[in-house]
Amino acid sequence: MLRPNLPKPPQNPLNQQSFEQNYRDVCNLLLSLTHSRSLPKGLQLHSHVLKSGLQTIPLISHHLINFYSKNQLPLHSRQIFEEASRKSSTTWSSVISSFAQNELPVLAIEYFRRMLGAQLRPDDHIYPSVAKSCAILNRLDVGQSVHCLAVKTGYEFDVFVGSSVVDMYAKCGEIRDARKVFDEIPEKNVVSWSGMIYGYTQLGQDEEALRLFKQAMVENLDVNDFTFSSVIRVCGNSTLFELGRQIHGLCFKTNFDLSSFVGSSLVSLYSKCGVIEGAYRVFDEIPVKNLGMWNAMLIASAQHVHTDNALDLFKQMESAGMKPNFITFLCVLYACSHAGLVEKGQYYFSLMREYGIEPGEQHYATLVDLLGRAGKLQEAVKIIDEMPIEPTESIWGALLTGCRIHGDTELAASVADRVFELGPVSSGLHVLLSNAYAAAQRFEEAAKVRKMLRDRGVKKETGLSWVEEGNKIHTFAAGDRTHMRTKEIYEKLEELGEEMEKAGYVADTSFVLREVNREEKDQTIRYHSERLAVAFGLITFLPDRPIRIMKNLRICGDCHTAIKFMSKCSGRVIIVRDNNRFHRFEDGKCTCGDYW
DNA sequence: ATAGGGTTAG
Repeated sequence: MLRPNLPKPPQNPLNQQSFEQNYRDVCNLLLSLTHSRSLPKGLQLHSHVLKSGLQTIPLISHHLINFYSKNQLPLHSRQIFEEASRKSSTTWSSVISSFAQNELPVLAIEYFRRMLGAQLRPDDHIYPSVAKSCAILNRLDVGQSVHCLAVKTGYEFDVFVGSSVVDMYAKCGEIRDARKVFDEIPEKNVVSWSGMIYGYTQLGQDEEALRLFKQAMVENLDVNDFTFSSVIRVCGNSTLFELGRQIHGLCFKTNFDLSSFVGSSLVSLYSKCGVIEGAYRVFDEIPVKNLGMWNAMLIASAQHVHTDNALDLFKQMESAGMKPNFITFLCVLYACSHAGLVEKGQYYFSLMREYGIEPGEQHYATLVDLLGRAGKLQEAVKIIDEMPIEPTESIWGALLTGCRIHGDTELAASVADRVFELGPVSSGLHVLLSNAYAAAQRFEEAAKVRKMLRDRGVKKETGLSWVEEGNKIHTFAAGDRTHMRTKEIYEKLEELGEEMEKAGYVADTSFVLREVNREEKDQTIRYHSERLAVAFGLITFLPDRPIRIMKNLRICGDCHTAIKFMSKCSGRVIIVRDNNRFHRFEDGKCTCGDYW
């Protein structure tokens, strides 16, 4: 264990009287230094404390423990704790909190056990730190026994203890227990509510999160930036633009829109809903931008293929002295990958190391994707062979996609062989593997892979497109005839189809995967979900409003061409989000430059 | 006299 470098105790402590004189001043000074996190001054004061022998006073040692905790030096806290002659429950509480706050949850729990072993009764101040440590470690078992102990010692209804236990259960995936504890807190406050709402969002229970938020609004309860950032994230994930905008309005009224946390959620909301201008506006208005804020804006510009902006943002970050983290680099690599910038991507990839960040699985996957799409398949293979981590499914998937685009059937098949040696794979990769064998004319293996898929009962995800209209969401599947305005939608497609053909559009049926005859192919492709959604948008929205469509899968090549013609013939702006980026169609062109 | 709970970005 690392020994923190603390000042040595004095040889001759001063007399009793200066103890008393010093005592109050030192206390107040320590408190204010803790508040302002002024480390050098605190270290000076600490050595003064030792010279005058004040460290024997419990209150002083508590203050010192907290001072070092706030300055992220938990091992200094620990040493003061160990050297303290009398250890009250406050002393234990302070040191355990220092561990919990400073990424030493294992030590926090270890000291908690030691404290119980010393026959000390834990008080209400200690439980939150211990519950937090269990949450960080995802140790439901320990968390449950801590909760039990809190009940036994009569603190289960304390709002601090309760809120931290709610958070612990939510983070350990036991949302029902979290809710039970939440419901039983008699005087819930904004932290209890936010914690519960956040818990639901963590587990993807978006509706429940929104319901709780609505209840808080209806009951006129306190909410704050934590609450807002959680619910805005829900809106972003489900692309509920109208609701998100209304909640943005509420943030504005309450001034929480200036918080960086709320700001990053808002940027992500606007971006995910296809309104990139809104994202920039929010970003510009946040006075103090933290790392999350920069990353949110970076990923937004990457998704919308505003590549120059993205790379410029990165430069601005560097000159503002903001240290990029692994997410920042992921965003920048996405930006390069979406624009096919191979050299730039490689440059940023190597820049990571200079910042002391070890590339993770996702960074490698993006790099392999970038190289693969650019046709540099051998370089991609080299990356995979030489990287220090085990290749994941997304990394293999990226390589297979590259092989498919550049028609390297041999490499694809050999990759498939390699992947199968590693054991069972997910359904998404199965499809790629089966296609790889089929393309290499190895039909037996292809059939075998398809059979494996069938045996496991995995179905391909149904392609869906959806459009928001006010507070309503209209969803379409391919060939869908269930929508109320089906007749008008198909008529619009007919009418548009004629214009498109006059403008030079020819359907490319090679994108239909199923084995059907040619005429049928033509029919299927004409009514892909995104086209129905575009037609709905054309007959629903006023001409100057862009039509925004969300899609769960990648757009097929022919629909991409078709929508270009649709934008030209209708004179409308059409924005389509597929599974990982945005396409903005205008006047017969798409922002992706046909690279996606 | 003193200590404690929840967050953003993929």
